[in-house]
Amino acid sequence: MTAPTRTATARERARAELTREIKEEARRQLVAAGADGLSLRAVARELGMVSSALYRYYPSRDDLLTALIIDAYDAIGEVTERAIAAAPAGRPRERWAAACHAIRDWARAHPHEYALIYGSPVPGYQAPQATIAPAARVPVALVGVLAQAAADGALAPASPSAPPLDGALAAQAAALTDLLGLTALPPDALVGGVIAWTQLFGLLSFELFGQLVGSFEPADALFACAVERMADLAGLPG
Amino acid sequence: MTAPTRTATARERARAELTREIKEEARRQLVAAGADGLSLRAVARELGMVSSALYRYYPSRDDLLTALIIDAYDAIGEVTERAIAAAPAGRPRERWAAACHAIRDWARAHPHEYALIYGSPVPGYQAPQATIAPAARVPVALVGVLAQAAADGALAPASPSAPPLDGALAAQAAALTDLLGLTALPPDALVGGVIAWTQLFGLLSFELFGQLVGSFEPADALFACAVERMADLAGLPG
DNA sequence: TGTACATCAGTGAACGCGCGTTCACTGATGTAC
DNA sequence: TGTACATCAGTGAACGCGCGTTCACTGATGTAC
Repeated sequence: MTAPTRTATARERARAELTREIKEEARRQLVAAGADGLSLRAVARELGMVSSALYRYYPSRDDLLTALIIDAYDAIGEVTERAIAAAPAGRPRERWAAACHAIRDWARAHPHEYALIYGSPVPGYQAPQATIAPAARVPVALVGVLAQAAADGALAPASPSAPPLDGALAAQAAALTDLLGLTALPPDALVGGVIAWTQLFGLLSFELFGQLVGSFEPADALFACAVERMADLAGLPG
Repeated sequence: MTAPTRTATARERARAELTREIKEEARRQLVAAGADGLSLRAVARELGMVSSALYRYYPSRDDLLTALIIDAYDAIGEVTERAIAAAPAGRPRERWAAACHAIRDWARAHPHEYALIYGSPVPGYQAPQATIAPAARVPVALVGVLAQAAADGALAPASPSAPPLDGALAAQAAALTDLLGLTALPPDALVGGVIAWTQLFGLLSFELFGQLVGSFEPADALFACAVERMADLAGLPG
């Protein structure tokens, strides 16, 4: 910060690398014991350091946990954004489906990181402000697909038989479209997208947390079917 | 078991009561520390016993956890069944909505028990067979509403524009309707119900685990709206 | 280029804590004659 | 009804373990003159 143009010293490079390695080892340990079981001493042991040395890199266990949480949100957010960008712009339904499948693929490949961010909150851990923006990437990307479709005139209008939005809900939706600058997106379409978003993660959590064992496992077919129904629900034309 | 008609001795009554009290105290401690933090020693302390005494009642910590899990599944299952039974039989959509709202009410009143059963799995804990039946009560009750509607001819037929079910999915659905004896329920209606079930808990988990903070919190209006959309999705006529 | 000093990474010992589970035991409750 | 014995609940000490965090320290890396 004090001299941003200067090339990094050996010490600075070593510090950056170890900071990353600690995080990676911690991520590996999530698999074995979950967020609650993440132990600074175990991380240090695995890295061949003494546990107190970690305090040069992370001021406390919670800060390390926060770094993992932010990374996980960023990873799933990036995967989502990429999937959307890779699908044809003029076909919002395909973009939607691509995003959903990319999210599922990431979640199945990283179930413990998924549980870290979408599972039960870690008791005693208070998520700091810094997690909010990364956490928003997925839903923002998803409703972005709807907003683009709306701007292109490719979004199905609200069913005339559907009742108008409840007042409180309309206000929340309007506040959110304002905040995100999605002026083209009607409030009821946003609500449809948000409900589809909760649907997506509900199914994913059930799959990963074992609620479908013995009924719809493997869940590939159920997921594919749900993605289509979600697209309908969100107003994306077939 | 050996003499079921005989009236319980004082020792037996004391045992039954303490077994219950231990469970209740453990339930109370879930609030403070979550499933991972549940400590036999803390439970014993609170009950004025020595920790080794608990082993007369539960063979291990995991068994106590299992008892809590079963109780939680049974509680939310019973609440669901009651809500359905209390709503008019001829109005499946009302029954559905009543069940959803009862589930939400229970979850909001017992967030830690909710997290215990629908949150991330406790690392190292393997749910025994005995949890399966209680876990099934909610989904069975929900699809029961659909099955009754189907038997009454009150279920919307599958949209003609909707593609037929994928083969694997149809097989899973048929196996499940067989298993549950719901012969009147078409496979695609079951799938719709299951997807609605995942939707319901997805929204609930997001609400309880803090994903809606800053956007759709309080979530009452969003939830009510989602319940209606789920009923549509499940084929229940308005 | 060489030296004196400041910065920082990593060490090792310690503090104070909590945990699940086992085991030999005491003393009360229940049972069979 | 009374006694002898078996069952069982609860005790207290112990085993062996792990944890997050602090602190005074050594020795290496970097900086300024």
